[in-house]
Amino acid sequence: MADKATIATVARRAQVSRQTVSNVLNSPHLVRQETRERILEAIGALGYRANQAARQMRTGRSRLVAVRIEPTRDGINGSVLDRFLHGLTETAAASGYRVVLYTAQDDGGEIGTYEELLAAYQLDGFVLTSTHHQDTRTAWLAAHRVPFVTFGRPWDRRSGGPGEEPDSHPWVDVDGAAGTEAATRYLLAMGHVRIGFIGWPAGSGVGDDRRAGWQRALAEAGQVPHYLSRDTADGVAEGAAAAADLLTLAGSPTALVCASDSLALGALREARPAGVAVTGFDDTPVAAAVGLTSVSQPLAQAAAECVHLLARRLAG
Amino acid sequence: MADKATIATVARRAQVSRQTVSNVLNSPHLVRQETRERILEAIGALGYRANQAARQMRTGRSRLVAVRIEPTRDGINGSVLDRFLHGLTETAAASGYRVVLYTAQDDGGEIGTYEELLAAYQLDGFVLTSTHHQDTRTAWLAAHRVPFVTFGRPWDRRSGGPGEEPDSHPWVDVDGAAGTEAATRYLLAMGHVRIGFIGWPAGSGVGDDRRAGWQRALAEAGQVPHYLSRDTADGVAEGAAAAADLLTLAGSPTALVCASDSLALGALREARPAGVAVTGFDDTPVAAAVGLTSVSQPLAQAAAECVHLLARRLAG
DNA sequence: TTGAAAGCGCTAACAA
DNA sequence: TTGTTAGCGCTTTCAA
Repeated sequence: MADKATIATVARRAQVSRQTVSNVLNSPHLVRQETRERILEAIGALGYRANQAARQMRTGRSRLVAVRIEPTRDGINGSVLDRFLHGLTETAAASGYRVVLYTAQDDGGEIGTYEELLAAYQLDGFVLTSTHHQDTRTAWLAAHRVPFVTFGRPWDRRSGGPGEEPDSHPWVDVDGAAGTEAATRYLLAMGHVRIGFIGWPAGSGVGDDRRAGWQRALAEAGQVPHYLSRDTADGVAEGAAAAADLLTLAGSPTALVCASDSLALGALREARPAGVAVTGFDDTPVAAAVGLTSVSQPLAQAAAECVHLLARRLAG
Repeated sequence: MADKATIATVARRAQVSRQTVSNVLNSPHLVRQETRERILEAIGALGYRANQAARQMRTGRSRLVAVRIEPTRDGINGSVLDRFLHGLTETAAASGYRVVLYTAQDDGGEIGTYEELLAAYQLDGFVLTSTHHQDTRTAWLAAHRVPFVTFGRPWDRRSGGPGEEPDSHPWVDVDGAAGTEAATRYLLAMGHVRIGFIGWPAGSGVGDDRRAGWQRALAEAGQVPHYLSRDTADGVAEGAAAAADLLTLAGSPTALVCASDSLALGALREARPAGVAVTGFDDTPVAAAVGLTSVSQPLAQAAAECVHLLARRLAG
């Protein structure tokens, strides 16, 4: 198999013009069946594959999408991104796209990378993770009409003034509130009466969402136990401290719902000896390893949905 | 800033030919300083960035390297790949390369992906992880003269017959034997006398390597305790079973060196109540979370070295 | 339904 | 030291 089959090679072998070969590839319905078959035979025999760079020069499309790989912070939640990336890569390939990685320190740096990636590589689109309030990335991408999807809902959606584009975009998210609500209900069903919550300070979209689920489940059970809730930064030590604090209360909780596996893992250290139940969030390997009950996110599915939304946007 | 600055736009503004602009970008020493400065000014003012696809058509180089993202198996070791990928992406960007992801089920499927990636995207090179004995991927890449580096040494190097290319290539690896040897020495220094090992069946390069370190340290201490070694598949449950088995021995070990954090985590379940020390391998977040002593790999450094080797190969 | 011409943006080879 | 010519492989436009 000669390594260098071009569209001209194929055309010569199939006794047609280069254009007809191109049509078989891009608009098969324009080509008479007999001709098409002859060309497809030639393509197969020569092991021909369209050169993406040449195609890109004409079409301006690279069939490349980019996603940021974050530094693993405490590492426990790192595997979440890992699983997401894997799903993304697999689904993208099935849709004819390839995934390019980039890193960035902050939103500003990330926007600089967009400029570079768009100008030099003509990236077709972006998948954004870790969306947050006042996310300048989405505004920039929208303003520059760059196709993108976020994994994470838009936390502060603006309606858009008159004649102004609303700052909206396709997104995929996991219902965190539903997760913590289910976890809380489960604990209630197990007979727990005082159920505490350890989460992040108000203002982080994801954290607020997860707290809301716990509140909802307890409100339905006729409780509003604000005094059983603690805010803290994410981390194992922080989770332990918050749990220790809650366990010293007079009416101390018999179960704890946590906003992350990191927090839960810390909480578990304090809670397990006291016979207090703990649930985490993300169902990370760490949780599985220590036998922690945790809310699982359908990451592969979320990734697939991201690709589908982006692909639709790119096709339309 | 007009979005569509090309080399011609820059040339016009700086009153030179397109070729001279190209020279400033690729061979600055050929251009008189005064001219160069004028051109650089124009580039800055116009926000010009070379179009990679056009460049690629002439040079045949994409400035893209590919790496496989593996499905997180039991997930514990998943974060290892994650950290490696992050390092790779960061160093590659610094060297002017971008990282493209792909997935594959097995060596055969991976080779198919090479063909696709090379033909369509003209990938410049590959970074291979998880090398093993009888690795068909390296042979294929070498035969097709595709630049690549492996993270993991070549486990069965052939010398190459007369007139035959030796199957050698640049590689980066972490000295696993040194890691387990250090762990074993540490345990000896702590006063442990009977130190067991839980690893993988002979034949996996990485596993054999790690066992060798344990043996080496004990041999120096005048012991050859083969009866304290166990082979098993990787996994938490497997580690627990192997540990339980070792602990029933007459002269049962007072410490266990494990080939992975998964094994160590399982072993810990059995060993901790018995007061037996355990060390793992990879220093994963799981290990840190449960307070497991573990051998840490300098992954970011290994990734950087992979990029440097590959970049050198691509430049040469 | 098929073919011919033109050109995307860049750089290698050569000429001035 | 700078400029000119040509062409990488493909698809869009238009003609046959």
